[in-house]
Amino acid sequence: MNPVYIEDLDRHVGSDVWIHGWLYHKRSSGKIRFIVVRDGTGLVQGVVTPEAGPVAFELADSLPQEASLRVGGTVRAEPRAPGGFELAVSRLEPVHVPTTPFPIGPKEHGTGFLMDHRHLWIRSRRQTPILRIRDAVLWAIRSFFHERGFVATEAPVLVGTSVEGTTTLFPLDYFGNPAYLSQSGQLYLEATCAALGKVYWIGPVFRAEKSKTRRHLIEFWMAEAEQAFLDHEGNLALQEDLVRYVVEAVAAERQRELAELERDPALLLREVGERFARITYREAVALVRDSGVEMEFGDDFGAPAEDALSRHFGHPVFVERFPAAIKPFYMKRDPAQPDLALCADLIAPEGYGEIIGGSQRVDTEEELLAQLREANLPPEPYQWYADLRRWGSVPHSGFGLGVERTVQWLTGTAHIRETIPFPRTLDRLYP
RNA sequence: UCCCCGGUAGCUCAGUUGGCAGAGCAGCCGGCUGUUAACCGGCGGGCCGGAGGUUCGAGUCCUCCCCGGGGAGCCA
Repeated sequence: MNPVYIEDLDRHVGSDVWIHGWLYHKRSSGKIRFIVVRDGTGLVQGVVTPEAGPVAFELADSLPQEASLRVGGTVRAEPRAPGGFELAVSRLEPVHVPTTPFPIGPKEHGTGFLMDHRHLWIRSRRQTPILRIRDAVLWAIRSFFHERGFVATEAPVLVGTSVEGTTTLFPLDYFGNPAYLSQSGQLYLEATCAALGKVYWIGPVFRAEKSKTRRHLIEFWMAEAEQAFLDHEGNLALQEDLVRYVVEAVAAERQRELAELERDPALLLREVGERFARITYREAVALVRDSGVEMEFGDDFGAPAEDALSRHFGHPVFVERFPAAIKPFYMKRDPAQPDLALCADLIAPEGYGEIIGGSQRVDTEEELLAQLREANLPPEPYQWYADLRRWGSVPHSGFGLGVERTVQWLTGTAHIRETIPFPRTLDRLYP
């Protein structure tokens, strides 16, 4: 008999079904025993009474946490059961019975302990909905771009040059030559967008920054897009459409998971319900200073400044036109004010920080070479990148969205390490 | 790299002016027919992160080191 998944139990009320899963938790009360089973799609309470037979009744008491099992019985609606449905168990078959106690109990644990057991922690009732929402975010990004005719393409992960700067690269040995793990696929997407028109990719990127905060990972996933003949204004519109699409998809498809995380989908929908705010860097600095956080024009936003911006608006806000001096070499200058870059960061609401960085790209070889010089970067490794400005250069723009930051916002998770199955952080490479 | 906090039972923690090493949970045994981190009774469980020092006596005070957590800078 094929098993039924717990998320589909509402369609099987009154039926006799099998569930294949793991024993999450159990409670015993003399002649009635409750087993909580998880199967990856959710949790369900099984009720075991002596009517299930002596073997099943005994197993309901003796099986330890995280025993794998097949359990059969009748589905019924039951208001006393968590989730509203329960299984009246008539059959219980162990698959594997652990002989040592599962390290992660139903009580509290410290972060260090949980991180040491991340491979087991992901089975817990707060972790599974976060990872399922992550899945929905990634799917929504893909379907958004697919619907708009973007071509999914790839950027290399092993690269010979830096995108963002040289201090934050992971060096490695490439058959005797220096190579690095990519910090961003952007430069390569600029090349493929000249071939395919509009492109995107979702992949891992690596920053060797000694960041030790709740919103940084050493290895994280970026969703990057690049479109030919797209200007700065069009770029912002595209980003706004993407973010709204993702939020609406998650709110619609992951209601149960959001509820398990006590995250209100109505709040998320309200946050993206109206047009995102747009302010210039200059306005943002003034706003930050008004809120009491010290900052000079020409500084990048620190965490307190970003928080102040984030909480000032009830929805995402674009901060446009940063001083070019604090932005990377590949951004096009604002023709009206050449000391500013045609760029924008998108700040998520509620203090979840920057989730997108994007810009119109420099599109003449002369400007590119000049800006490489200003950034003290050698032109040789960027020859191929300069070539894109030599043959059929077009105005083009793109952006990168931080997948984990987005998941963190949508799930309301305090620390970014819980938004990816195996986070890589400053002092942690295990498991 | 800098600042702050912590390391005591498998886990989460308490430990008084320096004076016999404690609790809850987990585990094991027993009880209970509607539990929701069930509850009730019982049992076992310790290199107090490491090294040195002060002291009659150190989990407790001092020095150094190791490890973890939180935050800053930088960024998505």
